[in-house]
Amino acid sequence: MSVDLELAPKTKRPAGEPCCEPVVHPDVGSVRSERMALVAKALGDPTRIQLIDVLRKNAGKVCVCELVPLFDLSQPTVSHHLKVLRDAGLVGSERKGLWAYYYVIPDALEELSAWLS
Amino acid sequence: MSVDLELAPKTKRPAGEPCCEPVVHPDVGSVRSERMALVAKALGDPTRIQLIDVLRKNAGKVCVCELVPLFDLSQPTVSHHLKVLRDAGLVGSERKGLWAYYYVIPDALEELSAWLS
DNA sequence: TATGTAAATAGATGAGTGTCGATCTCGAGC
DNA sequence: GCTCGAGATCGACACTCATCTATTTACATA
Repeated sequence: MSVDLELAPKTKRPAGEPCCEPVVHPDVGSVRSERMALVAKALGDPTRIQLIDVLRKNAGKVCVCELVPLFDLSQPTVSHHLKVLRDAGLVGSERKGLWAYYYVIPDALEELSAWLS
Repeated sequence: MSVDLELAPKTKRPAGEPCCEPVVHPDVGSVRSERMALVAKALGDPTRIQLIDVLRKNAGKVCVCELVPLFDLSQPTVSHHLKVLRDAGLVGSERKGLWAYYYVIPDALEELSAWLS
């Protein structure tokens, strides 16, 4: 096994100039990017965007029984979407007797909005 | 087949009060919610969040050959993520000889940020 | 023209997602 | 206790997605 004795520059730039300025490295694997991606992924469905919309426009807490008929989806499916939003910290829920009420947690939305700007 | 002659109220509220105030309906199936979801979905991956981060921190256009070694991913995979971002209108690209340069399109990010706030 | 290289595309694969019907949970009222 | 109903969970299914290796495309240089 021979060893490369010569450390000759293998850089063979087609043009004389380099392709670009050295880049600023990202915080690879950072907690922040993971968090932003998680929030964005939770918002990456039209139904969930609309759920957030309704919950925001109705300032208080909204009953699930009012949310379900707004969509052309089964009750379990709406329940699933609400769970995704809750797991991402975008909405909160509260049970009162038979009914469950959901509400937006503005901080989480604000967090992503801030990163985008 | 008999018909329900009596329109007696079937509402059997456990408590006397209704579960909640009538909700404001969402613009169901609106173009806007579709668009917001599409953008959010494109951002719903840590690698793509970091790509946006790098492209933003490097004000100009960044060569793909500089982007690839930043991640612990194969070149085709990084290329795929860039394509997803481009298809969503979040970044643009330009070829110069052998190299391809990508840059952020701020308007698209701003659009989602505005919706969130 | 032949060679080397940057980036995109193709194809495969395992994991994840949206949706449904069916079932379970648990509180309310008889 | 028994029944009813709101909402959550389960299990299944088709579809999408992130990733890889292999290949193709397009350009630059010799």
